[in-house]
Amino acid sequence: MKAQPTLQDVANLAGISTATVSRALNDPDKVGQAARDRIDNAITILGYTPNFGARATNQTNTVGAIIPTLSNAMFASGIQAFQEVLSEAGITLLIATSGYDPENELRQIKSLVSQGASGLLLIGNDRLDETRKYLATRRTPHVISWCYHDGADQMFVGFDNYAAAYDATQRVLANGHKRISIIAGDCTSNDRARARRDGAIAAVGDALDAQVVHVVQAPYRIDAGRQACEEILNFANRSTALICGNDVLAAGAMIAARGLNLNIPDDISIVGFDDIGLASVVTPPMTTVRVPQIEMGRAAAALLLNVVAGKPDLSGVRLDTQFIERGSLGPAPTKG
Amino acid sequence: MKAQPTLQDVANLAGISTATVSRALNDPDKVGQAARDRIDNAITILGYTPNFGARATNQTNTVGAIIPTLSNAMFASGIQAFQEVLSEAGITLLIATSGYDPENELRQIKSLVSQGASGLLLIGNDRLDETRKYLATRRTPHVISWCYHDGADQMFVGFDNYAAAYDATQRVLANGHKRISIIAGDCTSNDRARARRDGAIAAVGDALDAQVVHVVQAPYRIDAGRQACEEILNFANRSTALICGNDVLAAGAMIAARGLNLNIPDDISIVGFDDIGLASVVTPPMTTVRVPQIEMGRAAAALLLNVVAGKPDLSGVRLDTQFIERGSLGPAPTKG
DNA sequence: ACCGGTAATGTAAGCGCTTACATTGCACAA
DNA sequence: TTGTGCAATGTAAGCGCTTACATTACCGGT
Repeated sequence: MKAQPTLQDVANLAGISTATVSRALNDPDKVGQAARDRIDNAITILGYTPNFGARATNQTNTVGAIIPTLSNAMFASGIQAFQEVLSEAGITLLIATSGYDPENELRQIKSLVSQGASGLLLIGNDRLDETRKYLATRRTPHVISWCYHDGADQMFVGFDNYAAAYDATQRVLANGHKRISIIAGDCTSNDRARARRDGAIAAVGDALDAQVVHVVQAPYRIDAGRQACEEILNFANRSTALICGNDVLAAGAMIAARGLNLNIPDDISIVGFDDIGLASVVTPPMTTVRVPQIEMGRAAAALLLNVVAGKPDLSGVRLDTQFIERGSLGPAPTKG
Repeated sequence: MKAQPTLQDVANLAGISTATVSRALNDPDKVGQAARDRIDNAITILGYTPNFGARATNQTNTVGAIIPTLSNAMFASGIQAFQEVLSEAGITLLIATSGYDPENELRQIKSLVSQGASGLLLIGNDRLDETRKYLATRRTPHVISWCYHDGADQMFVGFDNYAAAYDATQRVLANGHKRISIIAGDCTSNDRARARRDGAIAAVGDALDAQVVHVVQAPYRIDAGRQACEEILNFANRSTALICGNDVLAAGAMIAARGLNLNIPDDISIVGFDDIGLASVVTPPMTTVRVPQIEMGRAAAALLLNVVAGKPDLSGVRLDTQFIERGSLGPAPTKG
């Protein structure tokens, strides 16, 4: 297998020095028309593409994003927006997934840095001390998203999961629900899941006459949500409302409820989180919390671009979530 | 801003030559214990991470994937599987999106190659001649997925969209439907969408007594599917079955049908494609074609790994789709 | 005819890393 | 004691690219 064509090959073919070829690529104005033509020609003949790794200056035009998973729509449009902004700025996005595993996250971070990422998008704030230290000693620019904390030394572009869950739960309480259960996401190494769960619990706790009946954790999969819901609903003196860690879980819960011949929302109300496409399509449409994914992705990109460019903007961005009330939330059933 | 630490820095701190440090990193057995300790120490102090771009040998441990979009679940689990296999083999995945635009695809390909990708995963077979030529002259290993063609000079790991759509349509016909409409995806630069549409049309054509009433195209978005469906259903002598280019479109169609007070499947049957998570959650559950995403991702990774390793395996892999019959497909309504 | 200026190009050093080859030092057999 | 062999380390060239610093050639002005 012949090696990839190099700058040298192009220069040889064009009968010109490598310096001129390099200039033709990076700053065409500095090169005469004749040379430029010969070079362009040589490039297409050879199918040459510069090898950025080899560039002397260490400016890489690349940033990385490490997200927990590609598998559900949770991050999709945010990342999409992130990448669009970067793309307009001419920089390439490298994506890796951690599978919600902090060890793996660190590995992926190193991998992307090795690959030349000069900035990083990270999700959430749960990570190894080692990771923090690594990021700090290298001074790797990074922004943390999908969550928000004040006055930290980190840059956040996100929203307050706790507050959003608290608020959503209050809306549920306002519908007269007294017995509420929670299907949280897997809270291990996941500050967002934890914050959502805790926000919901706190809201119920702050209400005088309501109680949290069950709190279970389940990975973000439909079948897991379904199973969790079945467990919860199999008790006498059933909960009348379910707060779920995300829409996927809630969708599973809806299936389970239907399987038990419960009407949503007459017998049981179900609330999700994220407002992914699915939420508005199920029957009844799902009440959920809309996360400003696209804005978040854009803002994160803008911020990261700045930081990488050496304009440290430590402000961070806090975005609002929005409670979306749809058919899956209704008044608490009157004692029947 | 201090520059990133280099191998040289580590060597200096450890009081050792760069060669030994490099060896310690790549082949620890070749280095004595004492030296190794000093090096490890220096590395953590400095937060050093190798810069792979600079490696002399051009072996990059990186492959790229260019997919149309991250925004819907269509590619999510396939890519996830793809990346998991790569990850086990110690190689990093770079992802970029093309937005279904061939020009952009070429740009992204070049970008990833520049970034050091030594192999590529591409979706579908519609692309610029220029892109083909580029790939060919560079001999860039690439596998094409989400579709399948025989006897080509390309490596495919995918399934036959045409056949799958043909088959699904036959199932619909078997339910007695005579007037069938099609909501295809946007077929511009999208051979998969085209194949699905054409497969459906052909199946209806091959049936003696059935006809295709409408064929419309819509981008893969719920609202677009909804709107397309509304258009189609507003005609007298309505279609009794809708074949949709994917599940997202079908979900939109279901909303539209409900909006017109039509019962699914009593008044109208709706069939999707892809079997994304959403399909089993809607009401009624959606009949669709399951695409072997995970298998496909895995197989593509395995194949690509081989090819990159210089074992050209030109066989390709053809996977089967599966028709998943659920509640959204029913017998054609008797003339009412 | 001569000069200075400028645009186009070339030369070569250097970026961070790997690796073939050379060197060192030490344990062991004789 | 001497030599051998091998493990550990160092030296330096080279990977594909950029760029500071020459060098060249040609322009118009005098």
